[in-house]
Amino acid sequence: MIRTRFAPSPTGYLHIGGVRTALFNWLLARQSGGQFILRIDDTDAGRNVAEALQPILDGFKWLGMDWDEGPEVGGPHEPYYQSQRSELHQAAAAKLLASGHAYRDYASADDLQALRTEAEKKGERFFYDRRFMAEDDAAAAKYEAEGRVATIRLKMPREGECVINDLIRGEVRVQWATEQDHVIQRADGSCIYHLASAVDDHDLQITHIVRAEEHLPNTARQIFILESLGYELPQFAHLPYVAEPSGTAKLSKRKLSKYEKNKDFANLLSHGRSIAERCGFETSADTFNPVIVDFYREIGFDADAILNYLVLLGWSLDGETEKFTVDEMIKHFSLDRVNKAPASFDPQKLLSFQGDAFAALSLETRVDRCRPFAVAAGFITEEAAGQNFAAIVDGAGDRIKMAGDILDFDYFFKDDIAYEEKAFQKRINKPENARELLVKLADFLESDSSDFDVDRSKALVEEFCTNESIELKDIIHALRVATTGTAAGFGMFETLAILGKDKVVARSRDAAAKR
RNA sequence: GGCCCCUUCGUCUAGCGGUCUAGGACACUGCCCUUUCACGGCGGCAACACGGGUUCGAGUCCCGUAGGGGUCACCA
Repeated sequence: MIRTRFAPSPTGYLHIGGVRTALFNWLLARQSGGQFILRIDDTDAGRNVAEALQPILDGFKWLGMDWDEGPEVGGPHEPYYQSQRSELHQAAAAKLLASGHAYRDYASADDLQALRTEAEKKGERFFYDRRFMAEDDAAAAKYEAEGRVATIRLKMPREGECVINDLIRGEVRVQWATEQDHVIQRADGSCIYHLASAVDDHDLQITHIVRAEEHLPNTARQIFILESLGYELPQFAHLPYVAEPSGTAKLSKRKLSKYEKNKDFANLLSHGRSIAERCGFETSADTFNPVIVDFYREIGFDADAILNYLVLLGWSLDGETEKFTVDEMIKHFSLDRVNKAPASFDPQKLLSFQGDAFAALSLETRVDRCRPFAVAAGFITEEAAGQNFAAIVDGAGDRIKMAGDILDFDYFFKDDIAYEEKAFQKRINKPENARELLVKLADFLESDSSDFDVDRSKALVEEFCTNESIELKDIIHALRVATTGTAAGFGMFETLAILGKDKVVARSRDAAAKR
């Protein structure tokens, strides 16, 4: 039985790269009927763990990645908060100490700092020389009499090599002698991540540790811990990290200002911001940006589109197939087709996937997705969203790439429309007879008493053109600007029918009167 | 700097010694469709980092070089 885990620390947000790592873990578990565990690595976290965890859990729920054990659902290996497992970690540290794989060390922070400075001065790299190691109780007592407090350090082998069998990278060899005697237990008795993580992974019976490659350099150390404790080794798979847009460095939440210089990233962000602002959502938070998964949820992305895009960041089925449902991902995913090189995050491709995913949804679903945005923007009320609203979503078709794009069609909902300056100049001001035609058309439409639907509005405008000896294009552009305020939109007659004759007539006259 | 990892179009990738004058997708772009925009259709531009081997034959295997990146805490 495959058991995988994702172990976030409660930071208050879900990073897009983290989602990719979690996705691969989740896929691996789901495809084999295995289990996916969420463990919270809050060893060093501050007080508001619950608060900082919630956005992460919400993110998982939204994305549809369910966990078999962890927060909220519990499980047979409780607790799933690392901070609550400290007894286990301390017992492991004691065991390592007893077996001689670790030692008590009495170097103070100042001592260490001095040693580092010294090494630096000589142009050497710092390598702890066990100077304050207590070989036995007598030595320990002596140090303690001086008021020193012990940390516990790993006693790493000084010869030989560690061979990591990585499912993605193959054999990775590391000389033991290059490994430091890492601290595993602090002077205050609490344990360090490497120890805690290794112990917890074993205790939770994790079979496959799938994580980002920044953990690769730590792996030898963890293998040493696991082996010294007599534990069986899990399988390791180190994923390439997700790189920044048009770059090769690791994608980081801290380098936003740099990414904003990337045109595509900046466009996505400002597009999202404009949707959120019109809905009255908070956009100043530093979590409102395309590196954080919340951003996408807030502006109406599809969870499946994000998953589809992310699964292709470092993995492929065959180089041809790109669109996967979640079930297909589960069926086809495999670690041996994961790439070794980092994949850079491409906002444009994500957007393209999202557009396709949204277009594939039924009209009913698209209406349901768009409605909350129109409500939040004050365009409609929950109750009033009837036929007309569905017709707008339908008419807009694939012009809506994400649910929040419904806000682009604000002219259907507002009483006063704003004219785009350029469009107004070109289609109403510049043509000599545009105003005259608009007024005439308004009169003509008004004189007709039949139902004003798509077909009827088309027939009427065409008849008008015949009467005036003009072509459709001679009036339609002016009519569009007059009725919508913009030069671009969907089918003119669908637009007119949704607006209704009264508004079309009134807006035509308004536009003609405006200077 | 030490250790480790990586290297095919701008980007995501296919390629597991001959079928590669290197395929697909996004982006860009030309034409067509068209009441605008979007969609769609048909084209186009564009890559094996470099140098040595091995081999009849190398994008594919080996070794170097260069470049990029990760990591080096009593953080996770």
